[in-house]
Amino acid sequence: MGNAEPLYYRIKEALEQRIAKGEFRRGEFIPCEADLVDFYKVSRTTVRKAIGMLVDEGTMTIVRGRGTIVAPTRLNYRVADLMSFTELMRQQGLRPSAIDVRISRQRPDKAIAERLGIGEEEAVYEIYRVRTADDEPITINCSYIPARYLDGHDLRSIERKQSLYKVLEEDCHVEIHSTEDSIQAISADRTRAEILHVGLNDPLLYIERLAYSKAGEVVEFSRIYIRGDRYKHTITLRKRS
Amino acid sequence: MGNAEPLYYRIKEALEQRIAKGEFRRGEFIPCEADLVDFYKVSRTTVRKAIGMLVDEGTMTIVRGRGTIVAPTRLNYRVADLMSFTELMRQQGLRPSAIDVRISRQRPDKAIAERLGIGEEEAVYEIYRVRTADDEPITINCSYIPARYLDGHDLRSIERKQSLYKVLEEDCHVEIHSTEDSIQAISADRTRAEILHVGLNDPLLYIERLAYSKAGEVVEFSRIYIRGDRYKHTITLRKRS
DNA sequence: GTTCATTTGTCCGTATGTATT
DNA sequence: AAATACATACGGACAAATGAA
Repeated sequence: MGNAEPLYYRIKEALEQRIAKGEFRRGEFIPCEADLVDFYKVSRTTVRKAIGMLVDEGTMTIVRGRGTIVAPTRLNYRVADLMSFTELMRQQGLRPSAIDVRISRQRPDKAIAERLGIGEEEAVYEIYRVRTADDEPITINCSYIPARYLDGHDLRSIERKQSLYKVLEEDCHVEIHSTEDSIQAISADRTRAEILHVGLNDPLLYIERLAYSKAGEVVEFSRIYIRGDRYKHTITLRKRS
Repeated sequence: MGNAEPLYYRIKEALEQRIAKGEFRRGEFIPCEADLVDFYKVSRTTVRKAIGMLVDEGTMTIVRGRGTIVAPTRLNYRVADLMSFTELMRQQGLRPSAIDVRISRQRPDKAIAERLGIGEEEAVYEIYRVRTADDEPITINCSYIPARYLDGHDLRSIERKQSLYKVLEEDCHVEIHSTEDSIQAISADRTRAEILHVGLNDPLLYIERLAYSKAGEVVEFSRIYIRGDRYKHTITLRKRS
């Protein structure tokens, strides 16, 4: 009977709640696996899967031979993973929006076709947006998406919904699974300085992003210019084990 | 006895080899789990663990109900995870080094004590380095590490070994498990412009980094200034599942 | 220095559920 | 509707690390 959430996931959430309620405190050991098995009446496999997720997310740390402890330091709140501009801004208490949205269907130039892994004859959509937070321009965003993902869908929802990834997922059934960002610092040229309300040659973050579907195909290539003075890009990296 | 590597890890490497040899091609399905169980004479648990690692690393993609495919696009080569400056430069075929290394033991100021999660009375080491690639200055790096991690160890090895994380791991037995980077674009002031051989007000990447031990304690806080024209910071993010 | 109890790591086999074709 | 393939879950066994007796 259809409890949608798997058991291990419910156990994981239960453990998170016990941390939130102060029953498990940072830096202290939680009950050993055997005790959790007894407590929740589940198998050790399930307990270990739940704990494994919490470890992956940086909430807990396992010390072999001793036990499992709640990580003493909370990582800077889950900016680790893929998060849209919209989500990021909201998390910081800002009101995200977009102005000057322009969408066109066109042939890609060679550089863009190559990044997307398609031929130059296959059409792409160019989605240009200036994005704002509390009505102040923050980023210039120019995305290229192979037309086959968007053809036949209502593109005006991009303006309404703001989050491109949300439109892709909900309307087009294409889920972005991972992204690859290449980050540089550059100087604002005249055009971009004007758009972003900064001075000529002021520093900008320049990001080239590739977004991949679950199946590993390149869904989006985008060039993003971000005001240096108003934005911090926070990223958590874990050592490969 | 004593094969140090666990079975699932050997299976994982075996699968990687079969990709490298062209037996499994990008975008194509690999044998189903049952067949791999037969082939390698191991349990399904073990096969799934091996595949799970490859999925986490972006090498493979699971499509439920259909099978497991080798990701069609190779992610930009494993810059996903935590990698030291030394490793990063070597990977790009450059010769990393460090000049002007200065190490001192001191009391932290309030900002630094707070980041490290220690009291202002607890001593820290300040490790200042200008790092080069092919003899060209690339970054200014100023790290703060609570003294208790380094006291009693030979700090000159930092100059020799170049990689601070390697010294921490091999000499001090402190392993860096994850880092949290906050990235901004800023303008070079006079001092930093001179050190990095760039013009005044040229764009720099500015990174504030916190490095955590396996136990979740802050081991290092560092401020890093990077030449914008010579460096791309590449990062892969995965969606939380 | 050794032994011992505790705790996590690895591995197996099996059964059943769910998504896709 | 049936076959295939991955997802979840159980329970048991032994290995390896740790800290304390």
